[in-house]
Amino acid sequence: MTVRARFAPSPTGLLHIGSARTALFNYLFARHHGGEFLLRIEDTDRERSTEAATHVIIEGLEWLGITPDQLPVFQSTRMARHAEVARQMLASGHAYNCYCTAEELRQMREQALAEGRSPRYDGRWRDRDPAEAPPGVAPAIRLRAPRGGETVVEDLVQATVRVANAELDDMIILRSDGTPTYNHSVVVDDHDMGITNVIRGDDHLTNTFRQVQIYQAMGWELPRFAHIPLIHGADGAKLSKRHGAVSVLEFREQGYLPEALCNYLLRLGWGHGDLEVLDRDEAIRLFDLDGVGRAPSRMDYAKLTHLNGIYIRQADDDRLMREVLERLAHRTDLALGSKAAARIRALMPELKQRAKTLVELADAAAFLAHPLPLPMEPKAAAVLTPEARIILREIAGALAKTDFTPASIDAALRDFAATTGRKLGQVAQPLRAALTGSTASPGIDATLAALGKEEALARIEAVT
RNA sequence: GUCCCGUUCGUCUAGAGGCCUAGGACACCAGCCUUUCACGUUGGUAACACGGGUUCGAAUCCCGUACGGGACGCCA
Repeated sequence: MTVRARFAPSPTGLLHIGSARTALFNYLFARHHGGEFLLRIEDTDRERSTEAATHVIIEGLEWLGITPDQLPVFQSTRMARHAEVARQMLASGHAYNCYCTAEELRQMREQALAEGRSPRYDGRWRDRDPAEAPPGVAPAIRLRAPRGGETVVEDLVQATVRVANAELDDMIILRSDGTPTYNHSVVVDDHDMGITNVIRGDDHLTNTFRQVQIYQAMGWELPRFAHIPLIHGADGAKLSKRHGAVSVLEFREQGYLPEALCNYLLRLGWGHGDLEVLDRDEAIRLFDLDGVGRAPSRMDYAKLTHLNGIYIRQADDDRLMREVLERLAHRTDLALGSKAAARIRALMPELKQRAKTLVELADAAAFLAHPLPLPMEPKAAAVLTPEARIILREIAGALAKTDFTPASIDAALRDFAATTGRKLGQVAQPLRAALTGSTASPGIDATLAALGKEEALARIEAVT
């Protein structure tokens, strides 16, 4: 049978990093098995669902390169079907009408908790004569769940998980206003969409027992389930804002490359020997559920950042150029003309060796676009001693005679250092300060060459 | 409270009874490279939660304990 997996987020705000990993695993699983990957937006809660949130999800997935094979299914469009199935279950005796009020249920829960019991519906309408129904009260439809025995889930990650049916109550599948509940619509949709593998967060594991009961009541074939552990923050608690970025689009803003984020997310909770860095094709080739761990893992921003550095170094210069220009565009202190752009482009092969995020890359490139006078970092200003300025004037003369290729610059600098009896560092650091306003930059010959003779000499002139 | 799940270096993981004096990666520390900063490279610190079994032999199997997480809505 052809594999069909799906990612089914509810559009209630942002695309969480944990959800993104769930989506990635579903995508990789489907691709690995030559199957299909679908997207279903679970927007049945009209109070919380917004169109903007749906866009955030789609945009986030697109950025990560996790693209569904079909147009997304909106769960809200399928509510009539969900109700239809609920009524079928009513007709077949697998469900019944419950006339309890919200207040009645609240009391039931409180009393159970007070008595140290599990807060469950007591089944008071399960076998009651519908003729006793209070007038004017619209009933909710409840699943007539099996009372004895147990429900078993053969989970591809968690192995066999079982629970006594006595632990489960008769859950509502259709609300009194005729709308379906989550567990019900998920089952109906997964069945109707022909989903073969349900891969989702661990937090759904206990829902699965109830969902299995619906499959059984309808006589539908069960999909294979796989519950992957959640991602936690560095302190082991549920990942939230206070741990740092959690929204996928936030990572984009902070200068992470989608392939780095995917690589990191893949290795979080999944392993394949000693492999750390693997691209999309390799991930598809190697990914399977048996490599997924069972314990929750903690988000480690340092490791993500390290991976990001690797991907930035590998990235295409023109692509990085676009990213940097975009990030520098809002800076009013820069003069981002074609000359500046050309300088950045020229130095990009050097710059990208040193940046771990696109934000760092843009910052490191900014000096190339800065009009004179250059702002000086305190450390750089300290380098420009009176003696250093004298050296700079002499070097400027030597440099002016070269054709300004990195090789000729390097030769001129070395020659100057040798003939004046100085170390290269004594020559390079004042130059770096004058040229960049900083004490850290790419190699001085490449920096000079990228700046061009005219600009470079002007910058030296400006400080001497 | 009840039910379900989990537990290998600080973190992510390798490990399917002997290959483990437990391997890799990030982070950290020290050295090398070097015109700065990175990169790279060499080395180092650092873990099988605890207690019982089973076995000739257990990180690996079983049972408890502790700790952690998840779920218990007419939310999804």
